[in-house]
This record gives sequence, C-alpha cells and structure tokens, in this order.
Amino acid sequence: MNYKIKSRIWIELDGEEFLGEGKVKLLKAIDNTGSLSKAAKTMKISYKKAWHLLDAVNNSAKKPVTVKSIGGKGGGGTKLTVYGKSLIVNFEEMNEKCWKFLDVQLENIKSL
Amino acid sequence: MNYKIKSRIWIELDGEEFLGEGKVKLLKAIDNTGSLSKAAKTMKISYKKAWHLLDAVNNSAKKPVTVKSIGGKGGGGTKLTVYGKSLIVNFEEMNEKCWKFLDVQLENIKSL
DNA sequence: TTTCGTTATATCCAATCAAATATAGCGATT
DNA sequence: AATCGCTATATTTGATTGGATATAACGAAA
Repeated sequence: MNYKIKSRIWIELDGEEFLGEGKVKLLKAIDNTGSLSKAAKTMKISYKKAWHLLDAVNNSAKKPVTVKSIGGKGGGGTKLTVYGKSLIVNFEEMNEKCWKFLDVQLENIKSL
Repeated sequence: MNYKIKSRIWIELDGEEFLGEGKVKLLKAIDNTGSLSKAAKTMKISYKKAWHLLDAVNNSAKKPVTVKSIGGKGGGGTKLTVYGKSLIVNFEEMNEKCWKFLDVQLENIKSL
C-alpha cells in the first residue's frame, strides 16, 4: 500500500488568493536572480505569466512585497522587500508543518 | 487583518490522484441518489465529467468503490460499497483535521 | 416484446487558458 | 544622444478543457 497524501495550501485576503505555492516559488526565484524576467526563465514560464503572478501579489498585499527599478544600468530589476522575504519563510514553514501533520494522520489510518 | 489559510488535500496511489475533494463530493452525491446520472445533475456537472471522475477512482482503487447495475427497473444505478463509504468518512475527517491544524498555525503567525 | 432510465462512449463545438510574438517606455552608463 | 536589459502590456495563435449532443446496450417489469 503506497498511498501518499498530498496537500496544497494558500493564503487568502478578502476572499482572493494572495499567496500560494506558485507565487512563493516565483518570489524565491526573484530573490535569487534579482529580476522578474530572469526568474521567469529559470522557472521556464513565460514572462507574461510571471508578471501576472507578481502583479496579483502586489495588488492584494497591504505592504509592498517587491521593489522594482526600470531602466538604468542592467535595464533595471526587481527585488524582494524584507516583508516579501518574511512571507516566503512563513509560508514554507507552515507548508512543511502541514505535510508532516498529514503524514502522521495517514499513519493513523490503517483501514485504507 | 483578515487573512485566511486554505488547503486542499488529495490521496495519490502510485503517483496518480486517487481521491480528492471533487471525487469525494461525487461519491457522496452517488450515495445520496443511488445513481451516477442523478449525482451529476445534483452537482450540476455533465454526466461525462462525473463518469470520468468515477472511472478514475475505480481504476486506481484496489478494492471496488462502487457497484453498478445496468438495465432493469429504473434503468439501473450505482451504489457505494462499504469500502467506498469508509473512504468518504476517512477523507473528510482528515480534511477537517487539516483545516483546524492550519488555523492554529495561522494563529501562531502574527508577523503577517 | 415493448418500455424505461440508467450506464457507457464517441463526436463535435465552445470556452477558457497559456504560450508566443510584438511593441513601447524607462534611465544609468557610455 | 545611443545603448542595453529590464518592466509593462496588447494581440494573436495554439492547446487543453468541458459542455452538448447522439447513440447503443442493458434487463426487470408491465
């Protein structure tokens, strides 16, 4: 019996998704590359999709998650704020706790 | 701050989804109506979609989840097995525990 | 043997979603 | 002023999804 239990968590604010796994992954890629377009490339998604994801985050967040610079040396870029970084940490921590919790729950169900 | 944390859980067997919220909802509707087509109507989804969902469950389950009868008085029908009913109960129980767990977790994060 | 409502399945069409492409603006550096 | 890589956005194309529709088989009961 190789049952596995999986989960996805996300955070809603006023009924709309504010943060989920895809957005957290994007924020991490932005943190690593310093640019939205580079983050999209490393994630192998279109710039458009990445831009929409980030746009949704910034539109629903009450504090800025990223700061951008357009033009200039290197063309500009996007960086995470301290708040943005804390979101990543808190989300991933909660996600891992959820997984472990569910693994324990599954152990308790031998009747499957 | 009216953040809400949401989650979806599902069970995989050999890497493919075996049971999720949509499938459980369908199984419950079948249990209530005694027929796949009636279940589809009450859920306001097409028979095709309902059939594919149930087909996926029965193809991946190691024990029969439903028993069907074709023809006869009333045209036939689909009923849950004891195993099928136990799946519903266990899944929903685990789902609710997960929600409560996450609510507690969110309480612990005041930094958001 | 005719009827009935169901299961089962194929086909066509509409809608939705995502990828690809194109274009414009930005501003520090050169 | 020219360049460069990035942000920003619209449009078009392609793929996938799901709905609607049609048809057949089934078997107990009338």
